[in-house]
Amino acid sequence: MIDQLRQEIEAALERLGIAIDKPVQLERTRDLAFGDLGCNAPMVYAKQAGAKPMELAENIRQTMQVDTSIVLKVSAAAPGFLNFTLADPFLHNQLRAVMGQGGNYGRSYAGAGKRALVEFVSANPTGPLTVGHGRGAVLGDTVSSILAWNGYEVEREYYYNDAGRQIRMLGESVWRRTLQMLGETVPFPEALYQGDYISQIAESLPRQEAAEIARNLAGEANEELLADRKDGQAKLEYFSGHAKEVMFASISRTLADGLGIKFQNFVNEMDFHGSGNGAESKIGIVLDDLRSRGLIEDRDDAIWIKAAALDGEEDRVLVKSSGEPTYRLPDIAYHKDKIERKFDLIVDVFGADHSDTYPDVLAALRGLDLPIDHIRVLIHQFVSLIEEGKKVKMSTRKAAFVTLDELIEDVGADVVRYFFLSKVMDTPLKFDLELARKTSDDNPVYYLKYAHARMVNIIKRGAVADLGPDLSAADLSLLALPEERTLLHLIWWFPEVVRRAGVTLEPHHIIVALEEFAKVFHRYYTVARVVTDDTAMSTARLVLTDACRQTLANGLAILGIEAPERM
RNA sequence: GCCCUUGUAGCUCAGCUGGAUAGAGCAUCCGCCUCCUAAGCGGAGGGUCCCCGGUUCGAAUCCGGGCAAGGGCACCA
Repeated sequence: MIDQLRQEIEAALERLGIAIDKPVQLERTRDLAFGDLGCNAPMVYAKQAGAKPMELAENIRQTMQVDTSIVLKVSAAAPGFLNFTLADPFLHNQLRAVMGQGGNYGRSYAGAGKRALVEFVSANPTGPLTVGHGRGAVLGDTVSSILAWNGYEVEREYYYNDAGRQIRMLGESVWRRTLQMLGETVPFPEALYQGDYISQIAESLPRQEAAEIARNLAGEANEELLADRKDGQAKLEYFSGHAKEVMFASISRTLADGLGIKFQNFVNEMDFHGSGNGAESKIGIVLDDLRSRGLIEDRDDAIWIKAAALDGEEDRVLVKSSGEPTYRLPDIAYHKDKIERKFDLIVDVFGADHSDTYPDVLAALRGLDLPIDHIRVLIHQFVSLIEEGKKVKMSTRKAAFVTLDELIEDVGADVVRYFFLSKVMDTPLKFDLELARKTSDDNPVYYLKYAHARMVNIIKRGAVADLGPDLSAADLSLLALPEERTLLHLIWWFPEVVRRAGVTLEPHHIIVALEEFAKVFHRYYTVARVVTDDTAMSTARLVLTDACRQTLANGLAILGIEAPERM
């Protein structure tokens, strides 16, 4: 409908002899008193038209052919807006749409027939998920959900590093703890993972077997790390393999049980290394391809990518002099693989610590002549926990961090999701623990939840009086209060909120919209009584209330936040 | 030193890609339950949109230059 109106404005401009060089914008007005939609085209095109904005607005108004069943009124307003007031019967039809579509109201088809891949979390299985990972997890999941609501077929994907030094270090940590548990006195260097979870993994190993294998290696347990030796990989395999599995299961549990996040795909970095060390591996293919394009340089026994030639960045090492690839090479191979899987949209959700690495990967892909225009990289800033007005200190190495599990346990999944989603991802998030813990009106997530519970309660009250949101019996023209008009407007606008979020991939817009929605409803509640002796009025208002409930519930569903029946 | 992100009310943040009188929540102050849940509502005070230039009908928004904060600049991931 908005598109139709836009086209009609453009048609009117053309009839006035004006060439359209930038798309006409239609936005919600600042104030509903102006109308439901405003357009700044008269100001944008005034110069071209050789007229004052207000004159052009008036000319467009007279030239336009509007469908009066949709648009009741078109008006020109200073300094040069063209405002549109929607016809009540059209808005009433939106109520019918909500009631008819139910849990699907708000879906758009912008992405129909298209496939999207969203990669997020992708934390390595070397420790429990932290609060910082949580932000990426909730963002990625909700972006996926937004895309699904826009018609995309979405795959959520988790990529993790299950090779390399970090995993060997994990294995070495478990091995040394195992020896310590057996009563051996062995050093535990600072560089290793210090957390209690390492001991727990050690304890979860089959006792006899682990003891035997650990003791066989006991002679190697000095200050020099086995993980850094050529034979380290093979010797630590028993411990690192087990630890990796335990950690990965734990991470999956946190995401699925804690936050309700389910992935379709788990991709291992190992898959790109291949079994052999020859060119048949995926990273080997990438390396050969880059080399044949002259993008590779051998220097100091290492293999470098000439990033400087690609995007002006510094050259980077792809394969260390030890023969081991850096993370960049498998990353390039992984992204190449994603592209080859033919998605229409590829989204990467990364923490700020990756903000400097993805340009290299994209540059390499471009160097390989792969299409990258459909890749969207979403970078989110870090999370700091605030308690008693101060930052909670976190250090990963010393394991002095708050895990995501602990946070969810502390404040609940809905609060975690809400807090992570309510701010733009570009800004560092201060997570106020005391505020999050409150189950009172101070906590903004309850504002939304309470609005939903309140709507449900009203409908229940109606049922007691034998009244319901009966669309066929309702005379919707009775909905004449300003608050009712605003609610109709917001219900009508909701699909547009979803559609726009699908373009910007910014979940917080949905929260902002729902908060406005809840606010208007709460106010409505205080100015008007829904269930009264007036059967006709009650029925009309119950329809409105139920449509509000459905719209709010759908918004919360996108965010993955529960819409409670009562509180 | 270089790159990325950010700077809006006392605090935490929106501001719909350049428009209408810059908005919420919290905090402070004043009000509202004989009536569908007061986890709610109304009102008041509170602003150099970091600073200086530029672009134009018009800038919190775009550009340049400063200042400040966070993150990143490994043969770590």
